[in-house]
Amino acid sequence: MKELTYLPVFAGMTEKEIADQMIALRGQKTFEPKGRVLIREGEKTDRCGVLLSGHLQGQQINEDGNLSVITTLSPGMMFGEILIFSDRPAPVTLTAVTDCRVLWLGPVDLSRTDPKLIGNLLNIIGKEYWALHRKIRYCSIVSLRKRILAYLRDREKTPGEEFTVPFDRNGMAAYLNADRSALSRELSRMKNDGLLDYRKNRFRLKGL
Amino acid sequence: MKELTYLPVFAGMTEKEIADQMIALRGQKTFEPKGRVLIREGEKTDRCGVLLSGHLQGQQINEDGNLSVITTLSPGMMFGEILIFSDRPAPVTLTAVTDCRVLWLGPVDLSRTDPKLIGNLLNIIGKEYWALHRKIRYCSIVSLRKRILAYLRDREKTPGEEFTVPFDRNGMAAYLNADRSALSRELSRMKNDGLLDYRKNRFRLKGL
DNA sequence: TAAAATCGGTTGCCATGGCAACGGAATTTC
DNA sequence: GAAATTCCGTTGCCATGGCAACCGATTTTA
Repeated sequence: MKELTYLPVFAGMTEKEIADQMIALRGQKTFEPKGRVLIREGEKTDRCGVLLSGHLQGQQINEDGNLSVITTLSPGMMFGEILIFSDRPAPVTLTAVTDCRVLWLGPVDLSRTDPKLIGNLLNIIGKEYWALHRKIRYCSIVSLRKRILAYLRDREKTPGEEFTVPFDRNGMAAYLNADRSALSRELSRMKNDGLLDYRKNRFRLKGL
Repeated sequence: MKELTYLPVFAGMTEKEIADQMIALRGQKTFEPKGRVLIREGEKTDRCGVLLSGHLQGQQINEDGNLSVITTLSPGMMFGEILIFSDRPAPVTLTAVTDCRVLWLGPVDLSRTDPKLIGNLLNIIGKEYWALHRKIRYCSIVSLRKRILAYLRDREKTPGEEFTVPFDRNGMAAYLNADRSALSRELSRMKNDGLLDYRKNRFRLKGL
């Protein structure tokens, strides 16, 4: 129960308040093995979830059959929290890329929900909204090199320091809407041009 | 005041309830001339708005200097409703493409806001979220022709019938992340191949 | 520990589509 | 109603990057 205190959904709430909401929202922890699909694109759901441990990925498959990775979720993050308030089906398929533990919440009755929790939800929704816009911004950059740079610059916490990306090459390519080999090629060119260094998913941007 | 009754934000609310909320949320109608920027990318705001008449467009400019159109807003639609609950700055610049009338709302105090209105807001947010995902799906289609088709198919209400797109060519190209001339070229090719017919922003998809 | 599968880099080929430039039609402005 | 501006189609050029195919390294499975 203690671990819930640190979740963004419950931010600013006392243990008692959390416990109450856990009952009101029918909180339920589950184990989800690697590869399991938590939400399938096109399906409706009245529950949302909080990722307690492990990693999830939100994916779309377009008519080309191409996979596009929309988001990666790490512990503490939520999913489905927007869906449950609208009658729309899920826009992405959510898959466990590792074994996960998940806290499910819902259905939600707004008038019986703590305003603090609603505020937290709205905050989280705002974050996710931002993440989508960021992805769209990357999409709209035609030059692959610039696209990669825009993405890496956003990931870089402090200039010049090493950082990681939450993807393997395949995932990174899918997220940036690029071909994996093209991404590899461009990355080595960039390394060659002295723009950056990397090994696996660790990167460091160099100089101006 | 009557016109407010039909706004999605106030759906399911009585005139009395609406009037109350107009006060609580400091509702205020303004006129915004064509070209005016209502929200600028990167700025924070504590107000959101409802478009009463006219047209708005949400745009991003990426480091290439390329313009990308994220959304078009038509009367009844909202903007900024996600921002006001998070501390994040606006991800897009919102511009009036025609003269507009706008109803501004906010700042919003959640605990003093009608749950019905909150429900409506969440519903609207869900819609917008979907619109973003749709745009992302288009982005992820590499072939321009398929991208155009995916978009047009989504716009088509009933198969075989004529429909419009809410853009001029420039806007459509920006929305689909394509070059205007490339879009024109591909459209005429498609017309030539018997896939569709169009004149200006009126389209009709043909055959299978 | 062997076999299988995944992962990442490399390379050649070449179609796609960005870019620039032009021109005519339509719309707006004064 | 003339001038200016916007809008849209067309075309040539050619760099970018998708695609396929291959290989070695690393990781997973049995």
